[in-house]
Amino acid sequence: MPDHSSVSTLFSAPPLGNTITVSGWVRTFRNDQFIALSDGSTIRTLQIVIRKENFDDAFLKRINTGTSIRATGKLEKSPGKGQEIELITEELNILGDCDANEFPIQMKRHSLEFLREKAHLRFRTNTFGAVFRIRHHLAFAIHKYFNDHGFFYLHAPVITGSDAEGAGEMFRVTTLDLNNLPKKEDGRVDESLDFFGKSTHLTVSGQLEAELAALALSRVYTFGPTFRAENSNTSRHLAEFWMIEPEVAFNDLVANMDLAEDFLRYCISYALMHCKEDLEFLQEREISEDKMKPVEERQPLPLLQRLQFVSNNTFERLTYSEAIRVLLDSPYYKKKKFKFPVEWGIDLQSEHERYLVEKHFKKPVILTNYPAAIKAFYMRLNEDGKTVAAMDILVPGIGEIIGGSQREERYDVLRRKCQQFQIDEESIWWYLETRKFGSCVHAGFGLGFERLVMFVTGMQNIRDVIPFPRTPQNAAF
RNA sequence: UCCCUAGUAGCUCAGUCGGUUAGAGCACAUGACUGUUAAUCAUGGGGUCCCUGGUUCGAGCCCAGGCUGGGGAGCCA
Repeated sequence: MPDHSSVSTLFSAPPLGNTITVSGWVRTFRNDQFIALSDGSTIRTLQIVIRKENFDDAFLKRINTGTSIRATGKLEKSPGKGQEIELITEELNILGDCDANEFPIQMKRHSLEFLREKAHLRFRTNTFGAVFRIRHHLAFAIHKYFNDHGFFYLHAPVITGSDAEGAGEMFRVTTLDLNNLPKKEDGRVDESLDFFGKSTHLTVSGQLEAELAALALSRVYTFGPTFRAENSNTSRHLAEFWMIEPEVAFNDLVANMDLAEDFLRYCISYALMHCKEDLEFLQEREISEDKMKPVEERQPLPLLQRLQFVSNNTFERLTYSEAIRVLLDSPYYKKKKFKFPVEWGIDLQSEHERYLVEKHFKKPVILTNYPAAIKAFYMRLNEDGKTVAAMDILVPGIGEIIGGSQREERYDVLRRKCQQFQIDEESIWWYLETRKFGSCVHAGFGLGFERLVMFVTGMQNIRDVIPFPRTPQNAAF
């Protein structure tokens, strides 16, 4: 058991009059008398009151922003205005000095770009403390939701031998000496000498493996790291991110949408219930940031209201074909405000998705039944022969947060799709076999965890919702 | 990868038409004050104006190339 109390427990049930010990880091030291102490357990700081005559000047000078200290004393009701309780110090120890001339985190507003370069220290700010506490609660909510709904947590492999997943460029995994590669007679690298005896990569999706398990355990989900070697330089992409992929036997597209919507709304209401103080802080932060932006770039609703709106309202559902019709009928289209053309068969551009979500429906939208040609080979072909049973969930500010589909369970149709997409059947023989032996209707989707954290925290850059972001040309820390 | 944009003190930023010694707030140091809320007040130290080259009597400012950050697009989650 720790020999000190966490700040969050002191606030939730203050043991007034008791002698307690707290440990943490100094946020500010005011008036040579008041320390605002943070231990990260909550966004709140505990006020530590010291009598300066009990300490010499040299000791007091060591109490700076960032210094780690331990204090023991009586917890009392505070006579001052800004806080309800405070600790009247009887004993104060400095655990770790912090040179104020060198410590880059100050008790003032820093830019997120600056803090990104100090990722090892940015946890010590209010903003990142709040973001990472919320990130934890969302991860926990995801496991809780699936556990409560009869799902089994499946650990899909991180190293994969299949290269047919078609979800983007992959990172190669090898133990071969890159400066001295073994070559075959034809001059190509002899992969049979590599660790696994074949070429291997980091996973870009656990979906195919999740399908295999779902066709026995019925309801499974994965939640793990995912890697894409795309040269994507945007505020919404990472080379390493975390993805949640539920897969459910006997679910069709409608059941899949019902699950995805219920799940998303649950996660958001869980955050509202368990992260209120952190969300309120981020909301205030967003409001003050918005004041410096032009009106049209500001958030239409404060953060908490946005989240409440999503958790309380059903999502708009419409087919791809209906969405094209909405776009063609829109004043934006008629005024030629779209840069890209709109016609049936195109892949919707960001500007089209944003129009539907932010201008037209003003709520999360589920688009279904996309043209087969612009979606993955494993999505179930509809009766019309032109579209597949796909669904994308789009949310304001982020765009696509979930992509999923009913899977093609018909052996012959799936083999035909493999041919059309030029996928070597041999490389996914195990996937095809599940369609041969007791195949059934099933469906699933993928949720980008960081995009969910972005939506809930209101953070605008995905690099600020993962502790140490990996992006092209950057794997610092 | 493409388009746009920015880089001035530890941080956030101002710097007029190309002109003498480059400024402010915060932070830091010294002192005053002592129930403060990013404490306050006074004084002080602190600069490779991103780099390289060019134009000019003279460049933080203009031009060319590069580096780094940010925004947007594509790819997607």
